[in-house]
Amino acid sequence: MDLMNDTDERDNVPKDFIRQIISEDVASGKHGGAVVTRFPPEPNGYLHIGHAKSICLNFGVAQEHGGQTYLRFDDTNPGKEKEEYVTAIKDDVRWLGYQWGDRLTHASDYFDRLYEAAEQLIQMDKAYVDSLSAEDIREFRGTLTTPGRDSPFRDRSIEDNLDMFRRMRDGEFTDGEHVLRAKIDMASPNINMRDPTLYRIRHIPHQRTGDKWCIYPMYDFAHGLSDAFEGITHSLCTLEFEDHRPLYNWFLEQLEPPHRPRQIEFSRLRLAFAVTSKRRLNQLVEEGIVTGWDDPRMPTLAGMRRRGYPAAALRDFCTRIGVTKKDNVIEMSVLENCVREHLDLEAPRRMAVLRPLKVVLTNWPETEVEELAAVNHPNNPDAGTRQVSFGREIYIERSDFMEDPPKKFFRLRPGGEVRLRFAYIIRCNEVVKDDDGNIIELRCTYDPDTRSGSSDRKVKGTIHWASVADSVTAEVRLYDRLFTHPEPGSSDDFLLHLNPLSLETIQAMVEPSVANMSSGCACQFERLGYFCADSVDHEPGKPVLNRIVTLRDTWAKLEAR
RNA sequence: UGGGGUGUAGCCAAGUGGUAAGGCAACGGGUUUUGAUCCCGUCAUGCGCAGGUUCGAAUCCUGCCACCCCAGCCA
Repeated sequence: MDLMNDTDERDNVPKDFIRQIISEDVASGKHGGAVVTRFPPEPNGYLHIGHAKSICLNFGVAQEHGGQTYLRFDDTNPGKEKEEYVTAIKDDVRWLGYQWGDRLTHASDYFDRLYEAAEQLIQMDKAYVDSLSAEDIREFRGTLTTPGRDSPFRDRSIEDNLDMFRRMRDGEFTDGEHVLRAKIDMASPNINMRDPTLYRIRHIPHQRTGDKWCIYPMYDFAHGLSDAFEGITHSLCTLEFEDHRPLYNWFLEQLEPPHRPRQIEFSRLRLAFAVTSKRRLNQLVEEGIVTGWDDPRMPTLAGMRRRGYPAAALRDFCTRIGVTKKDNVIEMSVLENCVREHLDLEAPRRMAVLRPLKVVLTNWPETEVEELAAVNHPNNPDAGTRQVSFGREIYIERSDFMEDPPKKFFRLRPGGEVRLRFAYIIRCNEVVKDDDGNIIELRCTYDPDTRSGSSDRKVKGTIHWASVADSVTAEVRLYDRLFTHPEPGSSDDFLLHLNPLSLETIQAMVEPSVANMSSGCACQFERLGYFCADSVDHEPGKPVLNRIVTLRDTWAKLEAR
């Protein structure tokens, strides 16, 4: 459930340099004051946290000016792209909270127009068919420090070029035999301007256009023109395209389309210790190391959704990290703080015992059961209350009892007292062990005068519990962190360096009401952290839960000192 | 050694000539029937470095240094 008010969200966005440029453009009446942006993923994988930044920026900035945003699939390279990814990407963008309305497009929608534009360039003697091999083209391109050389095919006549290009289109040649290149400047210090390739031959059916085409446009040629066709005013992309901007503008200058979009670059998001390379993510899926792109350990949006991260938390994260041109590595704690903050506000509280230790209340009548009122949220009365059954036998967390505790342990110990959340203060009188010396049961007494809400008596610790008679067994998967590698930036051989998979499945005792949690819905188990019902393998009455964010484990920190 | 970018705290990030916002992290304290939440406090005589201009510089000038991106018929 997303309770975030979009208007409030919009008002709190800081003015980054892109928003400043756009505000100025709007104020000066450029583009008639319109703001039209686009989010242009290539459908060759699932969206990850890095894409969220671009989505929030593009959709956010348009929203702020009453503008519009296109969701455009950059599908100019058939063979690498799949419809499965298109569907997944749409789901993710929608889930993040953005709407593209009828502005769902594909670069392939423009193949005809792009082809026309290419012929136009040929007519203008600004493009030519090159018959050099790929290796020779690389050779002729020169290096970073030495200029390139003109291809021997650079001076083909316009007629020959037109003829050759049409024959390329008509399938007369094999892959790689020829390419169409722009005629710019082989000596340019900017390598992107050294006669970049516009079209290559690929006898591969396209996922949308089938076998209509066997030549496909390159990114640089397709992208700026697609932007122009759609009336994009601000084309926001990442820093590595900065060198491409002169080329982006060159196409617009030559072809003079009615709209002149402006490309603005910003730095991509890097999340410390998170794998975001599509190649790497794909490898994890392909090799079966994770169950899929939406595995909760994956840093994909689908994975985060399954972990129970609220979409509003991700949007908040994206505005908190800002938009600049500086290389950056965002610490995981920023994301986790966003998630915790949003979850804390709205996640209902429930009790659960992950590793049960039985407690028998020796002074509680054998068959008596008491219904206790438990608030669903400690800071929000509107969340209401629920009933939990309390009886003679309960489970507590194993880690909430220590036979020989250190000084500042203020949970249960032999002879010590602790409050059971929503119930009574109990005292531990006896520790029962098996033949091997393992603690298997605690025998305690409760203080009848200390029922929750009816007593002022204070004890140091409050622990959660589950009734033996009235709890449900749940399968709980503990995922503590996103799938990571040890050093930010070191992506090579990461499979070898990978941290141990933080996945553990245990049987836990939970309140019966947890069984009714709908998948994707998060709750907080008192003192244990936030959990979410998994969207897969989920059967009502038999909950499967992911642990999504742990609370700060203060006890562990104290212990470490 | 070509071209394009970027340097403000551990990590982000405002600041646009008037004396370094904010968030995360960390640390200290208070409230608390979740060791959660919440609240309060501490945390850059300093803005990559060195000079210069100015009454005054993170902001302007000069020189240097460091890091990132580019030689796909990928995007």
